[in-house]
Amino acid sequence: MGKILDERSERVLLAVIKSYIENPDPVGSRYVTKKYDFHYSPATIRNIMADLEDLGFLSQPHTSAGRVPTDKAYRYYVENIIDEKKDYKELLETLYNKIRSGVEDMDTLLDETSRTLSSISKYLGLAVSPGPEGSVLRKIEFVPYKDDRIAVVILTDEGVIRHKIIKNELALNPSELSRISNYLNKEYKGYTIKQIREHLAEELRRDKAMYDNMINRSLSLCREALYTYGSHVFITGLSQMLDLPEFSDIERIKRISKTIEDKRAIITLIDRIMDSEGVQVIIGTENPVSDMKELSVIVSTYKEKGRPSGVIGIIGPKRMDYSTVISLVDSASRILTKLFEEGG
Amino acid sequence: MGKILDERSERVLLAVIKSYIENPDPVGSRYVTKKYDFHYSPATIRNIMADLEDLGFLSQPHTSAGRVPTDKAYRYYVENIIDEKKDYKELLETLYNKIRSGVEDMDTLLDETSRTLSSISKYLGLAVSPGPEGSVLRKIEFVPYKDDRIAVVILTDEGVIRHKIIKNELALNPSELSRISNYLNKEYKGYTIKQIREHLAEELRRDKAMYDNMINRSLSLCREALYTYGSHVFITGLSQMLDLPEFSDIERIKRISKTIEDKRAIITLIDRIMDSEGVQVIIGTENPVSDMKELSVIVSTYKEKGRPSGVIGIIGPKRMDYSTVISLVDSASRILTKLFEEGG
DNA sequence: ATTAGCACTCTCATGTGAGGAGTGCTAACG
DNA sequence: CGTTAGCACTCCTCACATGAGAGTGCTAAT
Repeated sequence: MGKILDERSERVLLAVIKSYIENPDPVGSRYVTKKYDFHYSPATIRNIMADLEDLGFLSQPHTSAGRVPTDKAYRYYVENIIDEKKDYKELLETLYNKIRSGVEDMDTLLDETSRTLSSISKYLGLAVSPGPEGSVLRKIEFVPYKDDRIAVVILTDEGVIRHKIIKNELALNPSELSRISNYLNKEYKGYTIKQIREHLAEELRRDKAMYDNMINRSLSLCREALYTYGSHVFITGLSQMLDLPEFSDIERIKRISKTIEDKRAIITLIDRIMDSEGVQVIIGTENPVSDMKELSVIVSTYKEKGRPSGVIGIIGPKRMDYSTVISLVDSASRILTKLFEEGG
Repeated sequence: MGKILDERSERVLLAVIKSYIENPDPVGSRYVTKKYDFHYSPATIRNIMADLEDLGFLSQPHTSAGRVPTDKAYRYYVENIIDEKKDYKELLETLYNKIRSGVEDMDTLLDETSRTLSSISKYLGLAVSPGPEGSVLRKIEFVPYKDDRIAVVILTDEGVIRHKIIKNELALNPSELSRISNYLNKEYKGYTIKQIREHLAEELRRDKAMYDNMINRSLSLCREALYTYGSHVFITGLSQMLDLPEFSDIERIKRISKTIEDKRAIITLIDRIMDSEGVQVIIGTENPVSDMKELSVIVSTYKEKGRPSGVIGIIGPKRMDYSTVISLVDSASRILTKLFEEGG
């Protein structure tokens, strides 16, 4: 959407949006003139607002109420008006130190990040760990557990640790397991989980004949180990966000808590985003997830070795402080990316 | 609280409670006579209800409304009236199969259990993994990770797997790490995490002098590895529970979502419970956690080797179907316990 | 001891009307 | 011609009143 509004209309639109973000009441013409110091009369502003309504930027809850920004208005705002980049020095420090000192694994770190984002923004913090495409295997270990069980531990370059218990159906003994570990590490280190899965599928199809040799055992064990590997989703801060006045509607709260519980919807949403660079803004009805059409989502990928691996972001009401939130998410993703550069 | 009510009063109390559980409207005398087929007139019932109110079992929202059961009434109900034990065959099967086939680790299993409890009861499902006192070390492994990092993997008899990344400050090489793993496994297998922690603290205090021998390295590494070991709490099903009419109050919803987010409060609550046998019922104000005073909590410990290790349960409104929920929680905890018996 | 009768209380839904905020339109103004 | 004052109009909100209904407590009769 280009910058199709003239200077004056844009200023009015901006005033309405800012006012509405500050306080979710429909904005009247008189209020705009006073609060934002226009040298026009309310009548003039009314004309402009009527035009903006015709263009689809504003709407009225009812005839004699003020105006409210539409999704289109927020979109315009985000694309054409926002400029100021706030810098989150303290955030940077907090997160940065947390990790450098604590030496946590990826999931803990992401949970922490989500909480930080939430507590600063007062909205929902979101963090998604790298999925199979974004996770590069560093090490896989098979540890004998109970009699017929094996614990598999998977370590990735990104710092994700995953574990799983699988059955020891072939009754492999510890030294065999250790040999398998070695073999797989040598063979697959440096490949993404997805690549490995695909390669495994192919190998296993080809070598079906020689069922019980060591390589084949390794491969099928590995396949089972990687089978459930997927993104983890961290969403935090619901109780805090409920303090906002727009969440005095119970049906809305229900929809939101449903959204939070349905991690799969989030993951499919995130998958669409992984291709694009930088901070992404999804406003209201732009969101394919139906229960999120009254929310806005600000996300950004964080990178490992220049390749986007996971996503962090903020979920809040459409009426959110976009400029702050956008730079917040941007800062946070840069911090994570930077951490990987030096920590890797 | 003994059975201090006469037969007739008890029947009336039961009627009020049942009616209120079905439908959260104050219960009137006329309604009781009709619905529950008493051969007394409303006036008589009124007298009885007035007595019950004097005794603290019922209360009136306002003068000319019907009566509502108090916490004391629910308590009496739970202790003296409930008898029917429902059997959750299907639940048993579902959970049972899930585990036997899937071979999951404890945390996954508990999350699953919590979800199952929630989806059957329509309330919140709760599950808490064994804490340091209830977890018996089966195996601890140190896996070299990145240059200066070690991944620690802890396996317990209960099926809990935990991992953690720690710094390799002493620059131990792989074979040293493996020696340390072996040493610790030999030394500490079969002890609870708590016991090990205590023993470590003592050992390290005593051997402070000989700082850099192998044993001491092992011990301090181990201490760091076990430092963060704690219970995990799984609470699920909020959006579902919000459908109940009593949660049309937003302040209440906020309190509940705060409760869910504050895992520590839950853990301290659970700690108090671990000592007791069987299903425990905490009704409303009996709960020390202030944000849970309008809820009831039904919990039971599950056991491993006859020793209670963790807790599962259901959190719901005080007006809950106690008899169903109690037997549900009871069944579930038996299933888990049974699984450990054979699976261990 | 139980019950019918009755006055009383309180809530809740409904309706009404004043007040207010904001609009759109028109006509006048610079 | 853009801008503005004026004004009628719309619609929401809130306070208040009102009546129906549900349920009570009390008393007197059974």
